[in-house]
Amino acid sequence: MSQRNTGVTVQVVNAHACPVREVLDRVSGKWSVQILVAAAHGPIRFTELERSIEGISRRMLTLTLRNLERDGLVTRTVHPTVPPRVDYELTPVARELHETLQRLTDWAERNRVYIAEARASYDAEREPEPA
Amino acid sequence: MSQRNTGVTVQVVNAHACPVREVLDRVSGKWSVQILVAAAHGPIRFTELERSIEGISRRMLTLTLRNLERDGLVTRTVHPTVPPRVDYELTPVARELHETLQRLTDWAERNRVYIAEARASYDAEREPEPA
DNA sequence: CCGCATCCTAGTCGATACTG
DNA sequence: CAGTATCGACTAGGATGCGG
Repeated sequence: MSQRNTGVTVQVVNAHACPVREVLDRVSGKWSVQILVAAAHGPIRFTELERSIEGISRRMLTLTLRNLERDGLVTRTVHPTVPPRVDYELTPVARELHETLQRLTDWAERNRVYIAEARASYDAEREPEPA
Repeated sequence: MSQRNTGVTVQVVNAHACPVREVLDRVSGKWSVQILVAAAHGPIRFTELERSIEGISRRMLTLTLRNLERDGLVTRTVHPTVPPRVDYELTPVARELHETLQRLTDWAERNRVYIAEARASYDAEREPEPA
């Protein structure tokens, strides 16, 4: 696993509608993944999400939920009661996604120390005198 | 798989240094993943990367490569020849990441139609008259 | 060939205040 | 409770030009 590329037959990864970009667009955004994680254990209310995800604003929670709903990753159920109650729940497709995201998280856990050290040594070499 | 959250014991997913965010910060950015994919088959030169990834600017290629290098995901090898030649290669840690990213891509492929349809019907319900 | 510096725009996100 | 509306800060990223 280290054979050289020829330099002539380098494959174009972004041909027209790259699936890599598609998935990232779905998952990108500061809060999408955390919402998916928080909702993974069953239906959850708006305010519960707001409390679960530290630092999120009402605005961003709403916006991100709308996008996830639009992509068919969460369902929104309004209960016509007073006070109002809205439940959000992952769709089966989103549950699949959550599984693979779990693997990504595992990777992060396994290698967080390695990465932190890599950063530290990289920075150390370039900025010996900070002040 | 659908038991209700209690509303009292909702777990906080963003405790202090959420690993979810850590991995996303590493992978986010418009070009990181595509670079990792393009470099997955072995050492690759700067210009080869530039040609492989359609639409990327010199600036972003350089910046993103620097960040990946900083995080210990790619190595940068300068050959002191003329004209200069610089090879980039994935580290073992990045190869692991690439495998899990592959699963994400697979998910995107499997569900791209579902998502496209979800979007279409969502938009159709909210904007019956575009003009 | 490889890369950095500069300028500038467009999108993203947070704070705040107001509604059904 | 569950949003919406408005503003303003910040930043990622594109364009361009120079340099080793």
